[in-house]
Amino acid sequence: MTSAPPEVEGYDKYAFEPFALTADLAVLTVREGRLHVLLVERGQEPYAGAWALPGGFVLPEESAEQAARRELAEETGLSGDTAARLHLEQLRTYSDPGRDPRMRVVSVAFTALVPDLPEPRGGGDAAQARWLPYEDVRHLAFDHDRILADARERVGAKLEYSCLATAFCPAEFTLGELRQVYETVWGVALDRPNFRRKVLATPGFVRPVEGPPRRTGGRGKPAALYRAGEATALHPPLLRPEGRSA
Amino acid sequence: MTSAPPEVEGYDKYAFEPFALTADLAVLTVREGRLHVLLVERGQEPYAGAWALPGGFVLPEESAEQAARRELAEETGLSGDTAARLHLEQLRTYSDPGRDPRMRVVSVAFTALVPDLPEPRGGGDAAQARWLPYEDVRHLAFDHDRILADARERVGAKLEYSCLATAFCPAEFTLGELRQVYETVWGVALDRPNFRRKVLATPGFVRPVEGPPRRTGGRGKPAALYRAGEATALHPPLLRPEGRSA
DNA sequence: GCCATTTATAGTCAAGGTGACTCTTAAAGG
DNA sequence: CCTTTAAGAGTCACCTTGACTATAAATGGC
Repeated sequence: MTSAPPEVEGYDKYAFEPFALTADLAVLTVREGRLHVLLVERGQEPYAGAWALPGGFVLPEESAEQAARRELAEETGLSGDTAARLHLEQLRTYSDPGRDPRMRVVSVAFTALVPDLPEPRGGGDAAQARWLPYEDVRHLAFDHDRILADARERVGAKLEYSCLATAFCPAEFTLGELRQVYETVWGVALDRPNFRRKVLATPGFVRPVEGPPRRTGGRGKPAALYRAGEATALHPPLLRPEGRSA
Repeated sequence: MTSAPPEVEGYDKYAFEPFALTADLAVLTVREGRLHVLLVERGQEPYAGAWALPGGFVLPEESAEQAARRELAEETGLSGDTAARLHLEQLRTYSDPGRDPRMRVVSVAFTALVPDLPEPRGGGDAAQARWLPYEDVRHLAFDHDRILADARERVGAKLEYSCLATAFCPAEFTLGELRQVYETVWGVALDRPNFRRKVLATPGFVRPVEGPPRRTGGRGKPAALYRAGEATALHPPLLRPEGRSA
């Protein structure tokens, strides 16, 4: 129906049980071949002492995405400029009544993919912030377990048909590092030569770095360096071996 | 940051400028080879007289999805049971400050794909409801132009890697009707034999109807009837000819 | 210093999917 | 009765893909 409830129709904004809006973030990274999530320890009730996704209330003059960027910068110690440029994607909105015991809180969840960053300083308040391995994460506050699971599934699916994987890598990376992103998120081993062939055959996925400055330091033969290309979509997609999609 | 604004921290829910939450629906169908959208004419300010997506306020004890189903049933005259079973997908949340001149309204948008339904009766109030061709729709109320464009893009992308196209078809349909869904949404012509081969080669996409009851009434040779299968994902995907993805 | 190990990169080959196309069948319409 | 329209069967060349082999260039252990 198009009509507003009587309270709103009459513009009495305050007579109605109010909603609060939060922005929560599933910030993912790949560290030592494992998927990690940025979590904060709650300093106050409800769920004091529990781990939770970083996030907070959307202020009256902000959009949910602006709030997410602001919270992300505050939590991770990223410069506001870095946070402003970050790839941030709206995941889903969680609106079940009762998901927050205090009042009706609706959360717009975002996903961010970042390269391996230094350990975050805790946020402004008492809460500490840490990277934790995805597999070890359990019993987050509120419905954040569900949000995190949704984020992981979405990211896994997006790797198939977008160039998003480069967001997990630093500015310059090797194809081996890029491949490890896929292997970590999907939890499968990929054939090295085939992966290479596929990535290089997709125009705009990666761009070779000028001159042959190669990265050494690992075990084997030094690898050529690449930067993320200008493409965002992957046609045709890079499908998971026995994959499923959402 | 994890701490709530002071007003909420102290549990004074009413001291804060309140948010209102709405659920809006982009209900799409294919009619006479064209994509159509279900729209309502607004009966009251703001945007009185303008066309808008159906939708309305989320009630205190509802989730956004429950509100969307309720609104859909009210608007289209569908039975509540039909609406409850309908494929409803959360699209995105729109939270820009100022998107509603009355107050801070955050909208959770949903997409619904339905078969060609009878013309809807108007909703409970004075507003009329109608199917309008997607191409003719312009200048919707609020930011609904943007929501509708996002919905179309999402649906186009989802047809590639999901079995969603059957949602546009009645319970029993021909492969020609299914193909027309793709052609209409993507705006391209598909090769008939190739489309047929691809759909039938995907396990669980469609199931033939028992016995050879064939549909006549159109021009050419009668076609076999199918029902939607149990599969939801399409592996490998059915890619648009020169497609792009989101 | 030598060798096993590890990783990058080049290349091969067969199977399967895809796009373009042809042909036949079965209805409707004038 | 003949044209038109669409369903459905089938063909064929090309390209992608997965599986696999081979070589190059680094590290680490001995």
